[in-house]
Amino acid sequence: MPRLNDFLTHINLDPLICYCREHGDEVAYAKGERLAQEGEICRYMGIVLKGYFKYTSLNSKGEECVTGFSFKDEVVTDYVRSFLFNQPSLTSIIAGSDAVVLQVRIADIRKYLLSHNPDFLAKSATILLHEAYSRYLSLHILTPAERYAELCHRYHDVISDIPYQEIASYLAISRRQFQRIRSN
Amino acid sequence: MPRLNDFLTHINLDPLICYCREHGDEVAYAKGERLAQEGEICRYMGIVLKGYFKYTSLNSKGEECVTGFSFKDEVVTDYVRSFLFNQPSLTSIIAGSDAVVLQVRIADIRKYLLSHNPDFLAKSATILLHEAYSRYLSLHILTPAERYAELCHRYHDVISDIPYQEIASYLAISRRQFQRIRSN
DNA sequence: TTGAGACTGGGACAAATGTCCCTTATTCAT
DNA sequence: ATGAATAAGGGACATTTGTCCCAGTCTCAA
Repeated sequence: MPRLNDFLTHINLDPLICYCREHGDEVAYAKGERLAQEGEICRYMGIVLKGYFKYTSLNSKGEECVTGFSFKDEVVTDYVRSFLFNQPSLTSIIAGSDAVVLQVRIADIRKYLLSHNPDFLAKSATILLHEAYSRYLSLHILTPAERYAELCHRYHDVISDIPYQEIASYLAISRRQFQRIRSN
Repeated sequence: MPRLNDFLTHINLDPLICYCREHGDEVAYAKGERLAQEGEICRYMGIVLKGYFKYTSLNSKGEECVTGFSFKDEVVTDYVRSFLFNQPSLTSIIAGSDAVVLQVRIADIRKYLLSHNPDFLAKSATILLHEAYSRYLSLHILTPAERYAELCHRYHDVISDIPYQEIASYLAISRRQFQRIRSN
């Protein structure tokens, strides 16, 4: 009978990365171009080769709030809604800089995974659940300053490439307030 | 374009519920008693038969912030960290009122599921990921007033049983500010 | 070189929010 | 009945945060 540790150790995102390496096309995105549009199903998944992407969602004032990033060597796509559920994306995915992505069509990679690695979709969700849950908690119980420290720690090597205004939006505070936090 | 409320999915956790119905013990919790303690692995899972539970996590001031609830007929446990990953809980689970739970040991139900329904853990994670992701987004892009409206809409039948101060904590605002929002 | 556009720091003020109170109502055990 | 504990409403004030600016820097294309 499988033990829990076995269940965990078999989960990682390598199958996505391998598939993209083998079948992906290098696609260039100019800063500001979109890989996904909020309200539409995202059709592509990729590995970031250069630059970075930001995930944004509209709030009730019509502003695009930054809710996440994908940096070099990370997967970029609307994983939850488009990839797993084949439903319209809740976020836009926008190139934060000129960027290059090794990308494949979601329809193709899904077909491939369903026939070669049918457990993958559900298992990948387990990892991402852990991640999403942590992010929800940190948004709930940490102050913006604490979350900024966390972000710097996690992404110390790329954080300097992101404009402060995008980090402020990610922290859910104004640019002005973020400036005050940094000057302490 | 889809609205956020559409993504508050109903979670189909039937296998858990069936197992608890068949093997569970009715356990009474006095208001304030804990089903899980932050920092320790939660050992029980149950169905709420009476009353409700609140999920809390400590912030850096040492205050217990409410991050979620389980109401009648819902599953109550530390699902992500303790049940799926067998790791210490990030939240305490506290009876918000005198409560009764039909509960089983996590070790038992997991053993049962792994042998009778091995896909269940990963599949349930897919659904919960959808939920956790929506919660993260709503915390990011909705105002406290909007999230209160969402909460009322989703839990209109039980919302009146929760003290306002707990709802305020769930919305991540002060009791005073919540009172101001309500008086509009 | 020059001007447009993007990004930043920070002043001044307004608005939102938190803190500290006090009062009232309710429940519950003694 | 009575006092303690719990929860709620809301006034007064301090603090935090947002908004609206403007000026300075940098990049880049004409």
